[in-house]
Amino acid sequence: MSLPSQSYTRNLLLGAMPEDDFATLQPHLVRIELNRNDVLFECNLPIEQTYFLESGVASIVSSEDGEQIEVGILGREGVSGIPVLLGADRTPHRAFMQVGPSTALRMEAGRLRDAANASESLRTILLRFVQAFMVQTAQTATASGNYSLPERLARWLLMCHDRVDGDELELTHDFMAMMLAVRRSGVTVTLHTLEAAGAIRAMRGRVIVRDRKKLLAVAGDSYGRPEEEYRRLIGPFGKSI
Amino acid sequence: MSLPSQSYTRNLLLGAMPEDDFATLQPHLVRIELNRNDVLFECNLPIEQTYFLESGVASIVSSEDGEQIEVGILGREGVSGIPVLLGADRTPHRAFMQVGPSTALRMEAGRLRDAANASESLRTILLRFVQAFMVQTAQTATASGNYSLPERLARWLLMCHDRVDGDELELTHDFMAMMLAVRRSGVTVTLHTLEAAGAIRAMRGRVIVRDRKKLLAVAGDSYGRPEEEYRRLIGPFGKSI
DNA sequence: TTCGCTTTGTGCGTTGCCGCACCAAAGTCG
DNA sequence: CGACTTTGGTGCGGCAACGCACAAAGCGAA
Repeated sequence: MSLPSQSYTRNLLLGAMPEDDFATLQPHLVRIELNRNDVLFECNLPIEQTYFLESGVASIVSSEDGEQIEVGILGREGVSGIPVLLGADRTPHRAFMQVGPSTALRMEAGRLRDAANASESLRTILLRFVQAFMVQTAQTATASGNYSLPERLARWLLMCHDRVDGDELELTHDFMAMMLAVRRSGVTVTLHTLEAAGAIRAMRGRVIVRDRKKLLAVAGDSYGRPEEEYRRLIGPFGKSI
Repeated sequence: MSLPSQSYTRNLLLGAMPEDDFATLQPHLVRIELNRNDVLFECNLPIEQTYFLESGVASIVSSEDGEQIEVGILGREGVSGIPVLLGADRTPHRAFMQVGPSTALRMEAGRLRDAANASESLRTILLRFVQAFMVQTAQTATASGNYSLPERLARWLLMCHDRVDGDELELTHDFMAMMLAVRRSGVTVTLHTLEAAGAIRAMRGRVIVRDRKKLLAVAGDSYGRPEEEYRRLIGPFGKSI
């Protein structure tokens, strides 16, 4: 695999940091391929590696006696392994890839932590990402309490849409149900209404976003705040239309 | 007001940090009194001050068109103004005191940020607190999705109980309902069942914890993970029995 | 004491989602 | 090509919480 250069990486965080900082990280970055269900870090085990995603979407989940519920979603706007940046070597959550083949720049957790400690500017941008991610998690908390299935599903689809190229999301109803902690058949029914509204096209194992504006209308205020925070703190993100 | 010394402050974070770091902060700390509904920071406005609580409990809420829903709770185990530590000067949340008179050590946000940047050891402990708080927020997200009222209310009472002296919580049903984003009368009924079980004693504007073990039993796995994380990363916290 | 405000107690019809179960369709593999 | 697995479609009874409404009780002020 080629050595990644700042202008060529599609990771937004790497792209947004000062040249010097990227130069520090660059020798330690290895471009790798990730597949569906690949684990980025495991619940309560030492986080050895961090991943700057260049494509694809990861889910950070909290596992509740067998079941796992999503507390955050991560794509090329950030880096996995936030606990490492916060001085913890592990966390009671796990992270795994939710879609098929994608690429990422991998870096040893210890090296990233050291680099962040050594450079204030690097630290700043990484911690700003942490802030944006915290807002996302907080929004997930309020969404589960205040909005019902249609809003939450629309929100979730929008968050995935923001993080992929094109409009196709490879997702099964079952998976969405697990992430939202609802019943699978509830997802099926709600997807139908979204499809009837012309917002999406649902096919076996696949959801195609046809009208993002309509999805936004359904999601209402459940969507948008974390995305706004990211743009304010770091830079452009997500799909415009 | 007297100048606070490390051995005298009841803030756990200040107590847990290296002497040198406390010495750096100490000249900038002012001991103040906080009253119910005092605002620690306002939604989307610059965070000027940070507060190391010594008693009392604050709620960090996300306001959703008039309504506000709790995304986190803070007591003497931490410091308010996490976004400042993460390089943001504001955040789409607000924080206010949920109980009556309590004391805190106040510090200008900029000074705390500078001190954290200057000392790696100080930064480490502060960011570890951020990690623990993130886990709490994540837990709030999963709790709203996976547990019903009795569990969530028990969890919430336990979290307050951890942060006050004694067993009395000054809380109205209305307030709890708002924090949990449920109906007020739902809280009333659920408190009755907790009272019938002997877990609490409910009075006008007041809840007294009578049997913490029973509360723990009701809360089940919805309670405990963030508290465990705090103990692992920083030190003792909460009530033992 | 009386008034007025806050807080709590209680009931009732409605709703959103659950739990479960079963079948159909679409892919997979021998 | 046929058997199996995965995924999606649909229905039904049940329950937790909702929205709403109103009365009762606590408490301070006049």
